[in-house]
This record gives sequence, C-alpha cells and structure tokens, in this order.
Amino acid sequence: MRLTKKGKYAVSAMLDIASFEDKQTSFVKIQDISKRQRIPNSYLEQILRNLRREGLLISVTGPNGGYRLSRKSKEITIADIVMSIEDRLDSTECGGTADCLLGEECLSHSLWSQLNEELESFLKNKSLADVLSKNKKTITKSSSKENNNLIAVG
Amino acid sequence: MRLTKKGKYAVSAMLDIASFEDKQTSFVKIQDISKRQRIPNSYLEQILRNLRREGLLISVTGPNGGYRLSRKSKEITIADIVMSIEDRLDSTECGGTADCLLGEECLSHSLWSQLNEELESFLKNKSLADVLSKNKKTITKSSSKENNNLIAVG
DNA sequence: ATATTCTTGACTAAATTTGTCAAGAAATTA
DNA sequence: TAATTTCTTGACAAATTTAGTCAAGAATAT
Repeated sequence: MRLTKKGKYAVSAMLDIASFEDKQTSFVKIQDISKRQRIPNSYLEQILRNLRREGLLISVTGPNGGYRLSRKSKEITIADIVMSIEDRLDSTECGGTADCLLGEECLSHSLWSQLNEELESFLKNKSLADVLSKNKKTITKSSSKENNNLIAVG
Repeated sequence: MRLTKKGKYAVSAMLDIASFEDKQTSFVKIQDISKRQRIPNSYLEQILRNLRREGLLISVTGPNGGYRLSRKSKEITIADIVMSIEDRLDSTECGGTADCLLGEECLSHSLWSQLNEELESFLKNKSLADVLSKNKKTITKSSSKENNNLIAVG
C-alpha cells in the first residue's frame, strides 16, 4: 500500500477547488491552487490533468478559465480522487489473485486483502464535503460564525 | 502511508516462524524461511536483524540455531512487526504536528490523521495467531482435521 | 491580435526500495 | 582444537519510483 505526495496533493487541490463550490460561475486557476496549497505549479498541472481525465474536474481555457468540480462536493469521495492518482493502493503483492506464493495463497494474503477493504471503505465513506465541513467546524468554534469561507482560501 | 515489500516480507517471515511455535525446542533457520516464503536470503537477514533488535525475535547462532518468537504468537501484533520495519507508515506529511501548510493545519490534515488511526487500530488488533488461525480454518475446511501444520511449512 | 489559461508529452533528478556481499563472531560437535 | 553451521554487521549497488520541470501548443475572451 502506498499513498504518495501526489495523491495527497490531489486531495488538497480538490478540497481547495471544492471550497469555491458556491461561486458557481467562477473557475479556480492552477496558479492560485498552487500558491494556496504550496503545490509545485507544473506538478499540479500534471495532477489536475489526471483528475480531469477521470471525470472529476471540468476545465475551461482562456481568461477567467480554470477548474471546477464535475459533481457536487458531497458526491466526490476521497476514494474517487486517490484511486485516480495512485497506481499502487493495493496491499497485496499478487494484485488480489491469491497466487502470491508459487501459485498458492501466501500466509498473509487474507490479511492484506482485509486491509485493502478497510482502506477502501474508509476512503469511500468520506466526501470532499465531509472533510471540508469537519475543518470548518473546528475553525469556527474559536472564531466568527459569520465567515463561511475561512478555510485556506487566502 | 507506505507499506513496502520489506514490511510484508517481515510479516510473512514472522508468520512462518510462528507456525513452528509449538515445537518449543527448535529454532527456525533463515535459509528455510527464505525458501518457503520466497524471500531473498540476504534481504531476509537484514529484516530479521531488525525484528530481533526490536525484541520480537530471539536468535541462537551455530548448528541447530535460528530464530524463534520472543513472545507467544498471540501477543505479537502485525502492528508490532510493521512498525519495526517501516519508517513511513504515517500518512500525514507533517508527521502529526499539524503545521503542514505554512505552520498551520492543511486542509487534509485531519483526514490523514484519521486514516492513521484506522490503520493503526487495524494492525494492532491482529496478532500472528489470529492470522494463522484464520488461514488454518480455511485450509482445514476442505481437508483433514488431523493435520495441525498445513500452513506453508513444506 | 493579444493575453490568459489549460494541455500534452517527454524528460530529468532525487529519493527510496530492494537487494548483494564479504568478513566476522558465536555455538556445536567430533 | 578444528571444522561446520548459523547468525551479525556494515557498507555498497542496482533498480524502481516519485517528484518535479520544461517547452511548445491549443483554446478562449476581449
């Protein structure tokens, strides 16, 4: 199992974009995400490209262009994102085929399969909206209730 | 988060050794583990070395020497093993300090922290004995009940 | 036209993982 | 004591993966 910076950058970028969901009209620019989330610009290009191919983002070129979510933040899970980006989430060495050891199931196969399931269900049960709302709650608890957009958008 | 071959080899090796637990007197040899589990001999040396340093294994040199568990298989968890071997299980980039983004908590910090907890509790709740008994059940279901040592020991 | 912004593919550097190797030390047995 | 077996150690090297760059191009708005 392997969750890399790339995958985490992807999640951060998606959260950033999701935090502008209300402003339907506007698109979020790579450059801005890059600055806010401290993700190298050209690396981010590569990452957003992937997310778009997978249908999680919609993009528009030209002035005032950028990215927005293809679905509501409630309907995009962290699993959607991470599985678009990471090739090697699977914990088994055999890729699930259970022929790990000379064509037979190795001693730890079932263990890693279970781990896969746990991980997958964890990631599938968290939407972008879930993660954002959790953050918001934490922040507003100790600050003004009037500000709806405190979360790392500046 | 990162679970590598090395960590998985470690678990397989420990399961192998654990499967000889009953034979109190005998020690299991690197070479034998290497052959049975298809782990490169010299790499395995390095891994068992670590597990010994961490107090999970006891070793004896010389003829009839080898390794055995330092505690009962019931009392060694997969977490014990994996955390001995893997440096980078932590999913957060900040190492838990929550200063991921310019000294502040990043958008996804709580998400990865939670994932850490999930993973840790999963690994802590599984002992070597648990994993072995699960395998045994699966195997004996479709074969003789008399054989207590079916599990990849030959 | 010009400026803005995404798009693409190929490329590189750094880091990590996955091993290898050789010399040595400890224990057993003959 | 000598020979054999088996673990011990540290340094090294190859392969793979990750992380990131770059330049040329295409689309859109004004």
